[in-house]
This record gives sequence, structure tokens and C-alpha cells, in this order.
Amino acid sequence: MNIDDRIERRLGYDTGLSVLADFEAVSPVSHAESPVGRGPAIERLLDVFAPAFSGSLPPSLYVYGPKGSGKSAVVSALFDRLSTHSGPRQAIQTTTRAVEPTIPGFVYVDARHASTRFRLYHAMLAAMSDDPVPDHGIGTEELAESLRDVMRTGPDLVVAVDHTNEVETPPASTLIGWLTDVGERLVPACIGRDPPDAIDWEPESTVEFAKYRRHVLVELLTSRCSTGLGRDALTHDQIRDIVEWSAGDAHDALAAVMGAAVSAERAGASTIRSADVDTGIEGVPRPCVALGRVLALPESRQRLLYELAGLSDDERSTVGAATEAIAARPGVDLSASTVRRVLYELADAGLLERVTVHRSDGKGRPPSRLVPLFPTVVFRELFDRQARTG
DNA sequence: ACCTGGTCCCGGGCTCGGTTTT
DNA sequence: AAAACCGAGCCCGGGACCAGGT
Repeated sequence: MNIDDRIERRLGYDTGLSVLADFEAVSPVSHAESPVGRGPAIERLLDVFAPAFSGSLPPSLYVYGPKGSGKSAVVSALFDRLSTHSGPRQAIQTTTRAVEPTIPGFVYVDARHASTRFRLYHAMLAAMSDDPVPDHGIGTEELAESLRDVMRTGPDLVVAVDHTNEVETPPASTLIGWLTDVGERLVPACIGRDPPDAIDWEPESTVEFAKYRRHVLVELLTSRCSTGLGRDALTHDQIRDIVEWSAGDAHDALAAVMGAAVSAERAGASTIRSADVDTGIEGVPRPCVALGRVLALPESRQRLLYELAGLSDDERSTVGAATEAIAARPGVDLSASTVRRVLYELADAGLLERVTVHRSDGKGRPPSRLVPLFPTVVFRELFDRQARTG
């Protein structure tokens, strides 16, 4: 939030009226322009990229660390800033002659939205060119060829691919293969949770992210809440409690904050009460699937999870019952058999947990019920808001 | 043996740029 | 210029088959 936004908020009609003033600021899926408390990590990344500033190619890089440790926040913010510096630079006087180093282009793509060859190339082109890239009626090879063109004429490229090696994203080696296929003056920087020895690619350098330390996470939440929530909506002690519970995971902490804010707002309260904090914390399963994963799913899948999260306990008691209930919802236009299949797929992907229920009338294999492994209240809130704004 | 839940796979068809024909 | 057609990726639907219980 910049100064204008802050002033506008003070002038605005919603001042003091709502607990959740700016949901983007406390959303676990949006990142701040300048990440809090990650200076050393930024320095380490800049160390790796140092050769790029004098005109040579930096080494390939693998960034790893646990969920909610700021990998995406830092790398996306850093690449966003670096990309504004790319292109030919002013001549630099050296002792012997003038050289004109060229800063490479820095492109950040999220594998969650670029899980196929086609979509990876599409995302890269979209990030680099001003005019829109068609997303239908064009072949993968055509996209690859335009990328090769860009690489031939433009500067070198450093491509960060976030969220590699997840269930619905390709492993690093696959992504590297796709990248090296479009140009050799291209340096990959993959980001993932697995340690380097657990992945099928050998990067030339690595940077590790550790869990947030308590005081850093307190600082981060305080900063986010000061812009996202109404004045003094959440006390310092409440923030400390949430941080303590979150065990250094910024995603979970923010999800709890947002859950608490939603709870308070629904109750018509002007600040977040301790019961709201409890509700917010209880709404976050541990371990918790990142909301970014859920929100990266195709619209039809998200709709399905949205409806599932809104079902009564009775309707959710078995996969079969949930299928019937979801397929009957007006917003769902999938057939029952597809709903059923997709529910199983989502469970297989780790977004839902299948808990077998033991029925007394047991003929045949006992059914299971589906338990969401992501914060459902916050997800529904984000889904609603995303639907409202398009 | 029988029954219901769960897994896996792939053909068809949808959407929508691009291309050819009218 | 308009219309008809083509073909790209990928989503949907459903059926064959396997698993695990009485």
C-alpha cells in the first residue's frame, strides 16, 4: 500500500467501519512489494546474480526452503525490481577500454500456472512482451520459435520458475529441459521446497530459506496488519499468539489472521476478539496446503472445492453424498461422474484427505469422507472476492 | 460370491486463434 | 470483407477394471 492508498483510506467511507480494510494486504497469496525481514536472503540472491551485472551469465540457481518462508515473496519481488534494470546499460569505463555490459532480462513464472510446455512458453512470452499472447489456436512449437527469436535478438535471460516439484507442477528437470530448448543464453532459477539432494537436477548454486524467526514474523504481520486491517483491530499480543502458533510459517499465520478478521467482521465486531483469533487458528489445518495451490487450479476445480467447503456435515459424510450435493448446485455444470472423479483426483493431489467411515449397514467397501486440507473459510472469501472482481 | 468404493485411462468435443475459401 | 474451415491444447465424461469390505 503506497502513501496515496493510505491517505485515501483515511478519507474513505470505510475508515474504521470494517475490520478487514484491505484484504490483499493480509491475504496469504499476495506478496508485498518490499518483503519484510528478508534482507540477508536478498543479498545472497544478489551475490549469485552478481555476474549478470558485469555482462556475463550468472550460474543456474535453486532456491529452497519450507512453505511460508518467503521464497516466492522474495524472488518475485526481486525479479520484479531487477526486470526494470534489464537491457543495455550505460558504458562503463574500465582501465583499458569502455565496455557495454548488458543486464539480462529477469522473468518470473509460476509453474502452478505454467505446468505444461505450452503454458510455460506462454507465460514467458506474456511476461516479456507488451502485446497479448494468444492462448488458443497456436501450437507449442510456434511459441517456442517466437521465444528463440526473442533470445536471438534480445539480452540474456534469467528465468525463475516458482513452485517446482509440487503434485500438479513438473519436476525441475522437466522444466529445465523445456527452458534449455529455447535458448542457451538462458539461466534457470528454480524454486521449490525439496532440498537440493532430493531433486533430479543439479544446479550450479543454491540459496536456502529457513523458517521465519519469531520476531521477524511478528514484524511482518504487524506491517501487513497495519495496512490490511482497521486501526488497532489486532493487538500486539494477539499477533504474538498467532506467530507462536504458526511455528514460523508466514502463510499459515496470515491465513489465521484473515480467518480471524472474517470471523470478527461477520459478527459485526469492530476489532478482532480473542474468540475470533481462536476461530482463525482453528480454520487452518496443520499441516496446511498453501492457498496458492488451490487458487491456481482451473476455475471448475475451485468451484467444486468452494461448494464442498460449503456443504453440511451430513452432505459431506461420504464421497458419494458430496458428489450428489455438489453436482446439484446451480453454479456447478459438471456431470456427477466428473465431480466424483475430480474429487478423487483432488484427494490424490493432497488437497483433500480421505477419512474412511465405518458404517454399520456395511455392504461392500466402506466409503470415505473428504476433509479439506486448506483453510476453507479464507479460501471461500478469496474465491468470492476473485469472482466479484473478475 | 457379492457389493460398493476407488483408480485409471482415453476418445470426443469444446474453445478460440489462424488460415483458406467464398 | 465475411464466412467457413482447421487445428492447437486441454477439459469432460464415462466405462473398464481393481480394491476392500461382509
